[in-house]
Amino acid sequence: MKDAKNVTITDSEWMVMRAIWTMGHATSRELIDAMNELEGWSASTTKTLLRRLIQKQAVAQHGGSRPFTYKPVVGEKESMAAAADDLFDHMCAMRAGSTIAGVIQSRELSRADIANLQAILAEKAKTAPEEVQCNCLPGDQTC
Amino acid sequence: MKDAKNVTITDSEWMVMRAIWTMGHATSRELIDAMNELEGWSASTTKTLLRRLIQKQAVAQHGGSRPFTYKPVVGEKESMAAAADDLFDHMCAMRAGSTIAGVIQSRELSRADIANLQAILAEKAKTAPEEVQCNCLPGDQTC
DNA sequence: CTTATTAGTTTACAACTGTAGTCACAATAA
DNA sequence: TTATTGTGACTACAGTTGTAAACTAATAAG
Repeated sequence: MKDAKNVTITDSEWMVMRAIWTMGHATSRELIDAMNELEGWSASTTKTLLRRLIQKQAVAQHGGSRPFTYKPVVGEKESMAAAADDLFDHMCAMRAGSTIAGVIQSRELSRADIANLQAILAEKAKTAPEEVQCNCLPGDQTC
Repeated sequence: MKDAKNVTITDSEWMVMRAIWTMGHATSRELIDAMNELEGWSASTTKTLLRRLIQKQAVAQHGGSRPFTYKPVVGEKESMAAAADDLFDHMCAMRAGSTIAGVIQSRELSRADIANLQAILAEKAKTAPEEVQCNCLPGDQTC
């Protein structure tokens, strides 16, 4: 999974990011407790993940003195968009439509979300091509 | 990334699956050539990936004699749906809507795809909740 | 000040991934 | 029947990921 800066964020790291994003900012203690409750991780595990996230510059350490505060460097929305794009990049372009359909069906969406999607689709319909080409192999073919 | 049988398919393996799905069935030679052209991989690499996919039962070996034929065991559509669901499971439920919106905007969709999505959304609108709850941390909060 | 506690840093280590070389055996050509 | 070659099996190996123990430095408590 890629984040907003196109760095790979692993699954476990993603869990930590979620917590940090939701809390806005947190001390390591808060994160350790949250991760322990959410995933049952030991303190060390959360510390390691936090260190790796700092290395990847997905999280930054703030405050000069000891109980440091950790804040996200990459945004949640952008990171999710990047991860989703990364996923769809690995799929056949022809299948994107039905995959999105599946996602929409299996997720809960608010009225506002739905209205928003409808607006986007209406706009997109104006310039939509009749067919989308398969891009799995070199040369044209239908997958 | 998870496949239709909820087995983890790695990025490289996914490339091979795409080729197999598109070809429908293929000999190792055909796959080796395709992968070499697509990704520049050596024959060994493709063989290894193929072996791992067989182990994971995502691909099966057919035909009793030597140039075997390889066929997908898991379907493309289902695997893509599983991978997409897997991704969205790692994200805050509140953000699914805007993430889907981003995907729709960045992908090419055919007229038929769009019509299909519109139909699904219209149906879903009937029972949509006003708000979707954040599910990032234990206890309610807004992320 | 000394001690206890908490927070941060180093080290560990097995499993999984990406990438590929080598070996062995079956099919084919000579 | 033997030599050749295409294909499948086994081995390799460094880097990444998940998970965590141990060690060290900074505070807080007494």
